[in-house]
Amino acid sequence: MSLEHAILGFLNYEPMSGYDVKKIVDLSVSHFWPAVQSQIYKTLARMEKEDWLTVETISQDPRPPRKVYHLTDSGRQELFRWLNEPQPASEVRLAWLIQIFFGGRMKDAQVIALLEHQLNIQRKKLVGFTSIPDQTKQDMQDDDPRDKFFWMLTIDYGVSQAIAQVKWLEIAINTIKLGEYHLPTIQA
Amino acid sequence: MSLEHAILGFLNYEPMSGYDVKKIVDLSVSHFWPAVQSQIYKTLARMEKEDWLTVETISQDPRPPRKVYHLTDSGRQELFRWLNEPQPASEVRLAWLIQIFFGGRMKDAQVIALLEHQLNIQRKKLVGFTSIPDQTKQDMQDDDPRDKFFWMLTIDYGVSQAIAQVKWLEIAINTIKLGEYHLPTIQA
DNA sequence: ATTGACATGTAATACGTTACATGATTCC
DNA sequence: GGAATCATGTAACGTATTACATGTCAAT
Repeated sequence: MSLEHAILGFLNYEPMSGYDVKKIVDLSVSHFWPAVQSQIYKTLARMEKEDWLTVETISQDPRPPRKVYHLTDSGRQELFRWLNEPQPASEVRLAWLIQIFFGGRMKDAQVIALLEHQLNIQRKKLVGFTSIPDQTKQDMQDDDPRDKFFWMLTIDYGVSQAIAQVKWLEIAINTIKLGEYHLPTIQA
Repeated sequence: MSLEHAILGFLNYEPMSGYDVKKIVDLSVSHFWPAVQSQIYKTLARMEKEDWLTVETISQDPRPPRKVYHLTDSGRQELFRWLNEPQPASEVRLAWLIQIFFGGRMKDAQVIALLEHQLNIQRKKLVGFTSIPDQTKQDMQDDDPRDKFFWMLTIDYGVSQAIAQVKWLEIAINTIKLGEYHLPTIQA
């Protein structure tokens, strides 16, 4: 149910259309909570029924009318209720790690190819992360510095996880290449 | 669709019932691909229809009969086809990080409470990881050492991600406590 | 001339969770 | 006496994805 709450958070900044929500989600939280367009529109409709939002329809022929959503008191209350509620550990689903798990039934070269593919992905992700703040500086100059701090904190989280993953992948690849089928002592 | 492929992988070790699959999933891959019982039974039924599996029903009154699933040639082919197919980056969904993202609208103490909650979770997870290999040594003494190596590799992955997360959380908490609303230079 | 931004949505499908349902046996 | 293990499944619900559907305007 967290897309709902992310949307509440954004509408707490300012009223927006579904189109606007999609843009800000992509720019900010998509690296830890992606959402496709159809999902956002459906969720907004549901949230309106729950009376967390009201709609202001602005016609602008010949385009489809902008439906600008506003947070209601009840919506704002729900947002802060949720922000106070500690969340359980997030579940992850790592298909590529299932492949590695069954690496014993593959040739070394094949497992290494899979690991190197993930290594590329993570390295590209790191490049992507460092380019977000530049974009942001232009779009968000007039934003609350406290809001911006927490935004940057979430990016830093992504960076640190990606770095840890790159290191693990490099060690895994080298261990397999050396034919050392035991792991170095587990540590940071 | 990766639960299917995990199941193919386990049945490639040896034929098993749904009950057995649930046990081995919980013991081995659940930290990066959790699955509830009902999902496993449903998936096995679907896989049988796709002719990836055949069932051998062993009655054992008065208990429900054991339905032992065997991999077919087509199922084994699908397993190895999939193992050769590099996977895209795994999507993650981190509800707690959405909360942190909107930390600008909370009091420092509240954000810190949320971060400390995640810190506890990660520390407990680390303890859990180090206890898996002990269990395993008893259950899996007669297993292929190569299979075991890749199993341990996936545990090591979980450990390294958890350690990185603990470090990030500690830094985040301290940064906020100090009232320093800028981040230390991003690095490992 | 084509791409991208603007702006809305529906339909079909897949995947997953929670709760419900049954019932014997063994261990503490 | 109560919990855990063994062993199967169904039903209702929630969430998310992919593909489809429509159409203008501005910029390169």
